[in-house]
Amino acid sequence: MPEPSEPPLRRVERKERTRRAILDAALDLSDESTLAAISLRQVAKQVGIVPTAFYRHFDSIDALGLALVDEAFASLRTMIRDIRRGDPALADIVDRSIGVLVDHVHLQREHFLFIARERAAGPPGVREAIRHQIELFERELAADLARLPGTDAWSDEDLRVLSNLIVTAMVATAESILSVAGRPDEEKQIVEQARTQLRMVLVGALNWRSKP
Amino acid sequence: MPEPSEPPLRRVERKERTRRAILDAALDLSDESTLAAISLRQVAKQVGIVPTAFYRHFDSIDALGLALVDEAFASLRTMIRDIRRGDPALADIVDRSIGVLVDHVHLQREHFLFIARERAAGPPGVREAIRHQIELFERELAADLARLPGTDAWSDEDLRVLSNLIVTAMVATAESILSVAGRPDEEKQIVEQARTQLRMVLVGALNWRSKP
DNA sequence: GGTTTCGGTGGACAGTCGTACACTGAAAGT
DNA sequence: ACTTTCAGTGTACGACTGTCCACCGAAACC
Repeated sequence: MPEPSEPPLRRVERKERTRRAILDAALDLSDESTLAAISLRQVAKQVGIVPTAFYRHFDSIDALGLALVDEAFASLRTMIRDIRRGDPALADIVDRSIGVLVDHVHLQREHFLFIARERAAGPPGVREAIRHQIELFERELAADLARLPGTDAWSDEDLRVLSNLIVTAMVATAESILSVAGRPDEEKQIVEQARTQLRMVLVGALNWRSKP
Repeated sequence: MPEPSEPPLRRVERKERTRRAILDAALDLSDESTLAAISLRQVAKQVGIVPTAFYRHFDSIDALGLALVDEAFASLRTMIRDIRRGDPALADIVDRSIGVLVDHVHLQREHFLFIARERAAGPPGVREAIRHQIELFERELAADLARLPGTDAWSDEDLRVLSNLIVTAMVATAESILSVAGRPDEEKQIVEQARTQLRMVLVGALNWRSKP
């Protein structure tokens, strides 16, 4: 049986392969503790390269962190694309959105963990990048909400405020799910709470009237 | 002029004084980066003691972290005591609660920063301690809400879910305020958003009916 | 007043840290 | 075929890490 892909790896491919290994190693190591607490040498050892070889790929651990932020949010974007797909006015929009969130938390567990940690404790540049990305999510959500029936009388400001509240609640839900990893009954409870919260917020929204 | 308090400091007092200095130094050092990323020697240097003297007060940096959690939440408890004081059914309950929160974030800035960071990125024991304390807050808030008019028909479960949502939003508000330190106009905007969010949630609550 | 307690000292240790430097060898470019 | 590029190597450095140990001196105790 012939190997399907054994052409002897071009140089750029080898480099990309090592770069991936570094990203994975950093993600793995920062799983316990923080990016700010892991050393270049630990990463290099885990990858199987000599410490100085690290610099062929990143200027510093901080730069590595920014690359991980990009990667993590790229996968998050596929998530909201999944949520957007389908009838936006569907009645079960709450259940479906939270379902997608839960699925992605499991599928991209390490990315969510990384963002949750570094959002609060990462290097300043990393924190700022994450904050910016979350703000983008809020803006997109506000635009989506504006297309929903019943929000005609809402001010832009109130749409943003509501989006911020929803995103905050969803981030907290993701963090809770991660913190009970491996205890499915507790997770079920958290998911059910998230559904109820989202419904409460939407009930509040439907009865809300923006100030003029 | 006679010095008011210069009796030559008893031993226990000296020890307590050093202990405080260690806690303050740790709080100060973890301001940039994390508890997990600071070293025993850094703390000792900042306090002005020799590294090994640290062990006279704490077994490890983690133990220090737990002490800081206790301290930070002790000051938070004075905050909710302030909020509770006064007519619980007052119409401006939202404005007053958020006002107290904002005041305390400024007064206890370092404690809030510490909790925000270590909640997500601290040593496991520290994370667990913080999570537990926040859960206690949720329980207390649920009890307070139960005494409010209009919640008679609410199930205990829904009260807890609502409390969780409110606490989550308030934690996020505190974090936002901390992240814009020194820019009063942005802070004003965040505070105004928090007020609106809390009102939205309460509108949702007043129109909510628990399932039987 | 003699003894005990104990917060703090100072030196030494085996590791780990980031980074500088000169290098190798194979792929890429010509 | 000859040269250049460059991911990865190996050594070496001074600085910093947690912790062990014997020691001090003044407050606390009896």
